[in-house]
Amino acid sequence: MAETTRHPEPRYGNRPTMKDVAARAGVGLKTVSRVVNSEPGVTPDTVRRVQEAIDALGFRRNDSARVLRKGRTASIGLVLEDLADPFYGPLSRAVEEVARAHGALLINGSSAEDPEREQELVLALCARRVDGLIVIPAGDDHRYLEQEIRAGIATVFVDRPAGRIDADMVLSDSFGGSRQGVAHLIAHGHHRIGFIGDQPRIHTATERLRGYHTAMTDAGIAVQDSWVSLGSTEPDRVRRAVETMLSGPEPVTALFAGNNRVTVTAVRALAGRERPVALVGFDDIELADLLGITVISQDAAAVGRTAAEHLFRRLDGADHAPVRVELPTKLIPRGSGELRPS
Amino acid sequence: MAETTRHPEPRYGNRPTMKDVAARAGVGLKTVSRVVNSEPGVTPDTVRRVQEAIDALGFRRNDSARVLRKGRTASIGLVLEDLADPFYGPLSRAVEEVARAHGALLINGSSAEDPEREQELVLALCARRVDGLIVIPAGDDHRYLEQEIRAGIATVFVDRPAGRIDADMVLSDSFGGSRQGVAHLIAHGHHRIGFIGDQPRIHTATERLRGYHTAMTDAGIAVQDSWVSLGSTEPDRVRRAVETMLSGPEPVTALFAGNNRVTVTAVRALAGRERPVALVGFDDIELADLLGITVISQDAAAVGRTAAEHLFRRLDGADHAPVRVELPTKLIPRGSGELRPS
DNA sequence: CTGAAAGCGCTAACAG
DNA sequence: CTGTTAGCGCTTTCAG
Repeated sequence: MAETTRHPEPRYGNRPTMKDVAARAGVGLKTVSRVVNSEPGVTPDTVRRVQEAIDALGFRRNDSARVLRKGRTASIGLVLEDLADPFYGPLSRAVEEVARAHGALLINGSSAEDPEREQELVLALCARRVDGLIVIPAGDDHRYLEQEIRAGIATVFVDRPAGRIDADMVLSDSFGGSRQGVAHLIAHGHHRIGFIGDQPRIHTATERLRGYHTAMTDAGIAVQDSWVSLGSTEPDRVRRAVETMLSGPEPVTALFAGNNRVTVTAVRALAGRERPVALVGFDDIELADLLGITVISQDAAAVGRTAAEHLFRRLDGADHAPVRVELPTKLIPRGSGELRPS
Repeated sequence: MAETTRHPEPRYGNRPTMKDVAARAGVGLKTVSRVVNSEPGVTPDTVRRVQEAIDALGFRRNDSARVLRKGRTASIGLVLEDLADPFYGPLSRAVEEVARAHGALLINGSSAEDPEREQELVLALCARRVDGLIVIPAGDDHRYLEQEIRAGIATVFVDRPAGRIDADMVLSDSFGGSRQGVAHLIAHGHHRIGFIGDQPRIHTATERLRGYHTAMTDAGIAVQDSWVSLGSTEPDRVRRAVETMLSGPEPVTALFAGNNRVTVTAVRALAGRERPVALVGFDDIELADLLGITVISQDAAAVGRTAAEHLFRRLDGADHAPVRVELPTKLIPRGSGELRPS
């Protein structure tokens, strides 16, 4: 009578396990584990025999099982807006390098600026028990993370503050940078200065707008509503905003662009004009030097590195109160911000 | 006598498990599992009770355990050169979107163009049992992956072919694109055309060089050694190459830049010159339109998407022979490539 | 120096 | 509809 063989799905395509290696090498399971993990206390000869079995079988340790047992995944998660954005690529890379130095892998996810997607991603990462999390928030309420953080997932917020919870943050000085950029335009003789920024629910957008208002007020300039436009960074929207501000009886003579995407579109929109319009953009852009675009630059790599270093300090046991780090920005004059009003 | 309580490391910061939820809800473990996974066959009332316990305890399923049991991680790995490079950001994002559509997470890793680091990363991903792998090779020998692929990790190579193993590949038409670009320069009257490319061990670099040679030969032009320079894409190196080619009694009148980084440096190096030098670059670049740079463009997002779709087709069971997909490139004339020799 | 036993948290398989 | 049992592949513990 044939025994009813239950034949469960072959796991991982029938990979050899430590048990298989042990059988082949004629040693105990734990000895294989020792060899695989380079633990001391194994005879060189035994090591060799085990190693041979490993090579012959093509064994590779299953980290899923290891993780289950050890409780650490040696991985961290990074949730950002869009990896295709030239600001986030370098940031992510910088995080990766720090993670690598700590023996951890990085799992990236793009929220596409959608709060629900942010949450979905973050919770998926929590379910995988990443050791830590770096989040560039899309939403403004992160209470859903409270339990996770309490349960031990270290979290650092980057670029924008966390919403309604107390946590570590690494930000750029959006307010100060914007204020400086606008003051720079004012110093070059401009009064009617337009501000085109990202959607008002994004913290950096409102901070940069605040910097604009402050600079204008400091100079005694009353801001007109038509000089300010917040909204999507879609080229069409930005282009229309530029055109609106440059038309009418009293057009602006200078523009402040609230982020890299706005700057790019603004440059394109201004390119065809006969009368030059001054421009300062927030965030540096590749080739901006050749185009002579004056910018407020923030160091994306430094932001990422700083955040990751904080995260690993937490993972290494630092348990001080949440910190808020603010990184400075830098004005880089290249011509477009030094044009005088025509 | 107090019982010796073994107190192992609190795992995951003492998170509740399904067992805890079951106890609290007064149901069996499996019922909790059913609720968590939205499996059918549970009374609405029971679902509610379990759900309450889940919320009260802040339970979140531990995917590590799930993975161990199910044998699928619902994650794929992507090993590329450098996430900070504007070519790879969009590529990675495109892969992520496809992965997301299939319910999988993406783990990124940068090889920094170092074959050892590539291998280290790939094997780390294999140890985590990613379901599939997309690799932009840094090295030229991927036999180390044979066992892994046989063991069931679907793998697609991108941008450059796999070395010494037979596997799926998605490439851009480097040869054809380069040939077209150089022919374009020839058609505009150039004969002395320089080629500056990446290191010769990189497949795309030699393919693009081959396109250059073919275009030159087709036009009956004998290429001089001094017109060709392969090597690091470091700005200093590229700048020196540009300057060498433009000096001497018979300077080149046009340059073909082998990739985006070379193009950027070439543009900078040419910017100060009084005599214009024609330029065509491989890869499109942000703002190249405004600078009037003629390029051979490849669609990074399409490359990533195509590769990811192939990968998931494999994961869904497709087991045809390895395929080699070649995506076309496109010449985008913007001025720099249409300059005539001075 | 080596190995047997227990168990990480979950899901598959089977009974009730 | 619900619960019990076994076990995924590894590390931990403890006994040789």
